[in-house]
Amino acid sequence: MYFNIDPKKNIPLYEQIIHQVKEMCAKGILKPNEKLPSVRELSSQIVINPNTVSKAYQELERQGVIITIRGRGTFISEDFDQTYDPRLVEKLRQSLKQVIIDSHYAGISREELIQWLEDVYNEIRGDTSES
Amino acid sequence: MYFNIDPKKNIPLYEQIIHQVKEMCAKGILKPNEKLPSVRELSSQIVINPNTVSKAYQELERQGVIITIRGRGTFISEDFDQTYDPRLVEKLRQSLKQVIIDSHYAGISREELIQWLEDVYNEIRGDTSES
Amino acid sequence: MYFNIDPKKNIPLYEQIIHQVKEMCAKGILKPNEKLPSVRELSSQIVINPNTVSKAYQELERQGVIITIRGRGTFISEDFDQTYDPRLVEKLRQSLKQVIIDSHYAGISREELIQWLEDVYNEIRGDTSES
Amino acid sequence: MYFNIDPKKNIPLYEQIIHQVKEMCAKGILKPNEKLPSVRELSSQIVINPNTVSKAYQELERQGVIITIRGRGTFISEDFDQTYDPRLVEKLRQSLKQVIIDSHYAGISREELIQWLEDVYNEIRGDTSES
DNA sequence: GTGGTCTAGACCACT
DNA sequence: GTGGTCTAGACCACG
Repeated sequence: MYFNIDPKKNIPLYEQIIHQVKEMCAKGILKPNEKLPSVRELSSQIVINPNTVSKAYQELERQGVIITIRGRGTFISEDFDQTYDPRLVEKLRQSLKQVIIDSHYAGISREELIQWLEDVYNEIRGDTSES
Repeated sequence: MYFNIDPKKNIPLYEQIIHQVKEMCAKGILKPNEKLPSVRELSSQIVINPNTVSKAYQELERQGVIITIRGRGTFISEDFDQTYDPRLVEKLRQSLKQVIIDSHYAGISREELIQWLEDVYNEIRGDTSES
Repeated sequence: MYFNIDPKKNIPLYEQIIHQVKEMCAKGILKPNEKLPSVRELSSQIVINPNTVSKAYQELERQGVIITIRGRGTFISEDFDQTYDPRLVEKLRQSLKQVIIDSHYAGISREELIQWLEDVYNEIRGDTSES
Repeated sequence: MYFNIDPKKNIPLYEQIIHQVKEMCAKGILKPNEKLPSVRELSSQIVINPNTVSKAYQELERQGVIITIRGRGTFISEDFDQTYDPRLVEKLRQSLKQVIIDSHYAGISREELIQWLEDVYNEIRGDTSES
């Protein structure tokens, strides 16, 4: 399990961690009940302040992606428990629209974008299969 | 030409303006060479600090979406001049991936997401009568 | 609007702030759209680190109690938007049960407890009336 | 006598034990002078660190709920000896207030809350046949 | 060992 | 001016 954190990006460090954990879960690289590195471990591994890792973990727990057990560490959740928050859905719709429009301006065709989308879903589905 | 700016959203005001101008251009609501309201006009119209509007216009000009002619005002550009910046493309790919993963967690299906994508493209294509 | 924060209590400082803001909202001491003190203001007022206040405000925003507008400050939300989270409801049920049992052991009668409950609701209702 | 301990909950394990013992006593499932399992028995039964069970028992003894007789084991106390500690009472009042306010925000009505309260008291009274 | 809280102080983006 | 992020370093509760 390797993290690729880049402090030079505009996106906050703790969000980069959140994104990568969610991505690894979706792709099946991280399985349910699997243990994540401890806050201190990860923070020294990616050379970052422990508080920043902690913040990422807390947000991930709030989203239901991971659970932390006192004194034992943090683990990938077993259940997703999607609550279908309408505000979140609308937010995602807007985000998608913006990506599409910006892609349009960047000269990326509709077909190319759909290909990207398929690529992502193939990665998600390919490894999540319960073999 | 109506702007729908919401200071309550997390996205910065100046970005909201940028997004909406680009969206209106893509949809054909704003045509090439069309005049945009002046900074002062727009800032009083949407009750916002003029500096914020100015910042949005500057960024739009930098992106080549609009051009400012001193003493005459700002106008929609005629040509896009897409330079296919590989860094931008990669950034967009990452953004799309993130939206997909977050949607996945929000319980939105692949089909639903593709439908959203089609919806956006239909709006873009339907109104840009310059084919 | 006065805060009564006690570092000697076991309950974390940021939670004390959360509780008091919610209480003041429920009682109508804080009205919708009212501005809260800025992070720096409040932190110096109650002699606490700004980060701690910030954490409280962020959690309050996450709960939908307040909203923060970039560069302008934080305000009481207009809408509650209760989503009736079943996990939260169960948690509250458990908390109530525990308070009751502990009260039972502390020699507090059922009638006394109901009286307390009524007292709280009277404060909530009395001032929330839309006069 | 079955314990239902969940390490995933935020509440510390030793407190969960305390709560459950007190609840079982209040409901009459555990009678005065009844013997509790030994620290080792209980810790292996619920798969937990013995120190955690020990800590729970110590706190229960401090509260006067159980008594330990060296060489014979731990037993439920006969008498409660409620000392009406004003600090504890105030603490419970605050806890109740907070549960009510949080319930208010969670969309739980006053009637519902009172119903929950009655439910708990019915369980407590129904089984304590020592009247 | 684990994570959670808090402080002090810095820098940045937005308005 | 506003809040948001990050660091460094401390202390505590839990298991």
